[in-house]
Amino acid sequence: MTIDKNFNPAAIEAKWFAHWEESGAFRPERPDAEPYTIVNPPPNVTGNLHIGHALDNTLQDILIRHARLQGKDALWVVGMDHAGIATQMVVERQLNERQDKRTNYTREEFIEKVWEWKEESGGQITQQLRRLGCSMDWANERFTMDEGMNKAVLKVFVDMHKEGLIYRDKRLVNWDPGLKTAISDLEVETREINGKFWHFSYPLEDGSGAISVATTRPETMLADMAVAVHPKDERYTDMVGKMVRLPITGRLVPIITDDHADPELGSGAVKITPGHDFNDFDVGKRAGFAASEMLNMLDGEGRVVQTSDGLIPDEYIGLYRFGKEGEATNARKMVVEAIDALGLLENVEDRVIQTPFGDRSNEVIEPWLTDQWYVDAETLAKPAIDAVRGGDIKIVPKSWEKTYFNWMENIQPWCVSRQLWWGHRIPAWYGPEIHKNHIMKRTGDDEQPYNTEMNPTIFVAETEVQAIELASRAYQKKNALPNDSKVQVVRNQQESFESILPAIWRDDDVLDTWFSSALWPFATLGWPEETPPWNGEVARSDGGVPPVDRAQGSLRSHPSTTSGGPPPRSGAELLARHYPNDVLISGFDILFFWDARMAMQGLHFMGEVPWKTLYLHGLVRAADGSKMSKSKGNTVDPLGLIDQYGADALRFFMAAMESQGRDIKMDESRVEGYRNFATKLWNAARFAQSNGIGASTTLRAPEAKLAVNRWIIGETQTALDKLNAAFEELRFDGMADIVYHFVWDQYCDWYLELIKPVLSPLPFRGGAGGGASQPNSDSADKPHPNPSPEGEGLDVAETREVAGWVLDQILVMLHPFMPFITEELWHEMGPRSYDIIHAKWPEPRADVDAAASAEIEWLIKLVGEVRTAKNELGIPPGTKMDAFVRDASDATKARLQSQSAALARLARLENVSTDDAPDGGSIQLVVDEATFVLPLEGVIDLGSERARIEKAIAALSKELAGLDGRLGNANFIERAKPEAVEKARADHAEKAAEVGRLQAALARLG
RNA sequence: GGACGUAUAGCUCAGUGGUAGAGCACUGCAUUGACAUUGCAGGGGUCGCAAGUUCAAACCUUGCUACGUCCACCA
Repeated sequence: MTIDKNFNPAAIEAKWFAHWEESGAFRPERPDAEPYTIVNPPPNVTGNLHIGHALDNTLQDILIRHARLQGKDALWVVGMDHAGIATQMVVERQLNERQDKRTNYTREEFIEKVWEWKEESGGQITQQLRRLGCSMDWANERFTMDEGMNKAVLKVFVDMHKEGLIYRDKRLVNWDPGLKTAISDLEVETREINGKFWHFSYPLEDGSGAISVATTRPETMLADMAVAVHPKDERYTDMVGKMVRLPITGRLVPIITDDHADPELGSGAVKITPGHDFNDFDVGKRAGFAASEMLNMLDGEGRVVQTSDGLIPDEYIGLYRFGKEGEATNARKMVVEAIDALGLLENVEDRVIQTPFGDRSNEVIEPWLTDQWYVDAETLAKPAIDAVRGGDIKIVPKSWEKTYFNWMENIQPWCVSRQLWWGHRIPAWYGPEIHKNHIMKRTGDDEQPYNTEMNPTIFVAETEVQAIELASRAYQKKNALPNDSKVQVVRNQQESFESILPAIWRDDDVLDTWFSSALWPFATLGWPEETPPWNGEVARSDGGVPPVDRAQGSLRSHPSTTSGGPPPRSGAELLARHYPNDVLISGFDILFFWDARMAMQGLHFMGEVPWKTLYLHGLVRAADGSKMSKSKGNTVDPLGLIDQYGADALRFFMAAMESQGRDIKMDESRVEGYRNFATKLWNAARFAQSNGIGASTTLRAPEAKLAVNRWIIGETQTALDKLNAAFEELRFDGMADIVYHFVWDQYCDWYLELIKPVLSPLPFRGGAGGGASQPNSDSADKPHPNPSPEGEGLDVAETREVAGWVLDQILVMLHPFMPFITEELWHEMGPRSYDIIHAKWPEPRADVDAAASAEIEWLIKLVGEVRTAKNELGIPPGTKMDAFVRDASDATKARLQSQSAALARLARLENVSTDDAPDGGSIQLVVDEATFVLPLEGVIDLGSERARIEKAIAALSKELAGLDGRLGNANFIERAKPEAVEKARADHAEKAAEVGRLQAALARLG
């Protein structure tokens, strides 16, 4: 097999992903290996892959593939989120397009439509994640509304209700009039808008004057229940306790004192509308109003409704709060006009107002008094705070800890009920509160059905049958019903009306989507059941990892991969092995929404943290630094980038740019650069292949004799050590940087160049130089036969072995970042009995050979000096020159001997002689102790060479001056670390000597 | 009002006490044996400002400025 001349990412991506997935490669069974687990943040079923997913999932795949290569039992849980509001909106929008609407259907019918939509067009993102190369456990894909998740959700709700951690309460919620549901604090986004500040004059009832109040929400005055002033505000001392006659409604309300009133603001008096303002609600409670007494003047869509005291004039009923498109008038406008007409409008100021918006609907949030379900987050937060404080959860980067603590320590009750149809329906049933005589009476007559609004009794249970049992027991106990009365399943009031037992009916609301995703780290692993997976299928029945050849003690011998075959995957075992998860990768934007809630629920139900490390990454921003958004039209489609540059390039970009604690600015030229990097690797492999280099057979570094081979083995070990350290610290940018430079600079630019003279000692074109003659080959792709004499045969064999071994290490090290090209080249380089996805992470166990390193570094320096000098003197790079060396040590002489072929090839130094250089113009190069003299034979201007050397002397002198300054400072000598002083002295001596040699060279030039 | 982050080459970013690096861009040179999605060489930065600590500061401390983000009930 020959590697194609051109690297075509698209072809290999499709091929390898299909192969991996079909062969079950993403979930090798390694029951004896150390588990490693990541759960993927379930993307919305409505979602498409955006650039943020590309970052998030690339980072996870790097860790998972790395763990897999390390032989761990790596599990990456994947699934989708039902995304309550978003999904319901999508399906409703589709209905609207057909002049249809949700309310034309029953709840069951509508939900059926959502499921249909989900099956047909939902979850496109799962295909898109595959294009990115994500090695998730696709065979066990989950859904936050699948059967298993539903069981988990029900148990959690019921248990927490029993413990008092979930309760129902009537209070102000953030109500979204667009979506007509309550939402949580986190889903509210405060924005600044240009508004007004209206100053009203409220007349006192006794006619003794008026009190001035100011508001940004004039329409809410229809439900005002008080006017508050600060207790210490002496301006109003006399008025406190008096009554105000409100304009328009004529309602009589008291002037009260409350610390909330700010004497500095407006007149210092503030109108109090407990039913439509969070502050006023608290003031109202302090003033003694019960929640049930607080006046409500709006319906769920933000239209005026009559308050319970019936004081709002009819013409206001039905108007929107502050107008909707197409509305001629609205409550705000009418209220202001009416007050103005009464002469009670004092003035109107322009003012920037902090206004709450629903993050999905973009509607202004209305604080609204309703019954909702709440989670006692404060109680749950405590263990989650301790877990981070005590180090059971490590947050990376650490700077986010403070934000986490700040939020958790001030956490508010979490409103989890949503007035939607799509979601986990709340497992609560209601029954009317009734008494014995009431029942007796009802059993006989045919009165109206129960008033369900009246004090319902709540029964929380996992199933309706259980709820009925609870209800039955409760009523029997409370009402002393005869013990022989039968428990009947009653589904509606009419039915119960005919029975002795009361009807119960289920709560209409569903749970916040985040309620179920908070259980993701353990509910996806089988909790609360201990049986096989929910979907009833045995995980990946089509077989596991192909058998691997363990015979050779080589890369193939993967300790943790045994035979293929269907893996046992019991819930209990899964949970025990994979909980806690190892790391969670998440954007900081969902730290509160998701991460914190997983921490709380995991600790509560599992008694252990959900993950040991929480890694938070930033946002991917547009090239100009702005946030990407569909509405701005500045999004970058990751699939487009994959089409253009390949998935490997995009992934490498994400890794390279992921620096802890920082956002990523999109920079397409860097994606292109990493595509070029992939091409470079591709061509290096082609070169290797065409020179008879193939797959290695050993995990350990091969034995080598040649300095260049000993050097690259040491470099491989060094690069690997650095890479391992970067993985340890989750430094993705560091990982990418290390691999990139090792491959390109060390392996390609130097090593492959340096072994060319060994592998094919060709004569220079048209040159008279030695070397075995090699007939011009017509194909670069053919392996060159080794034409060398006997002794060189061993060198060639060794070099091929080392070059192939290093290339294999590169492919494995690079695989987590660039899975596709590495898998392709892995197989192209030779027959393999297993895929690179299951290879073993490098363990060269090689020592760095100091002597070999020194020799190659010397060689690199000398070659560099020659090239630079030629460049600066305008000598064509291909010009062959002879060299005469002065003051060379024996070691240098030996190196000149052993590296003569490399010097000839890379520096075009034909002969290096230790004889005295002939008189005349020459290039003078100082490398370490030796000076190399390259006669120019009048080719160039002596003045140029003189100038070049003077420039070098000047640069060195500047450094010397700095060192002189330090060494001349007594404080430095006395107080600096001895190593620093020693190093300064050594540097000084070395540079001084080099200046001396350059000056001598200059002198020789005459 | 709190909290956090960022400020380093033209651009995008690394660099956590010993006189600054990468990628892209730029300049010059190179074109039959891996690669122009290339090679070789080069130019380019008083590390936001100020003060302090230190023998020594891009790096530690404090203050300031600019930009960004999150949290918070200012009607």
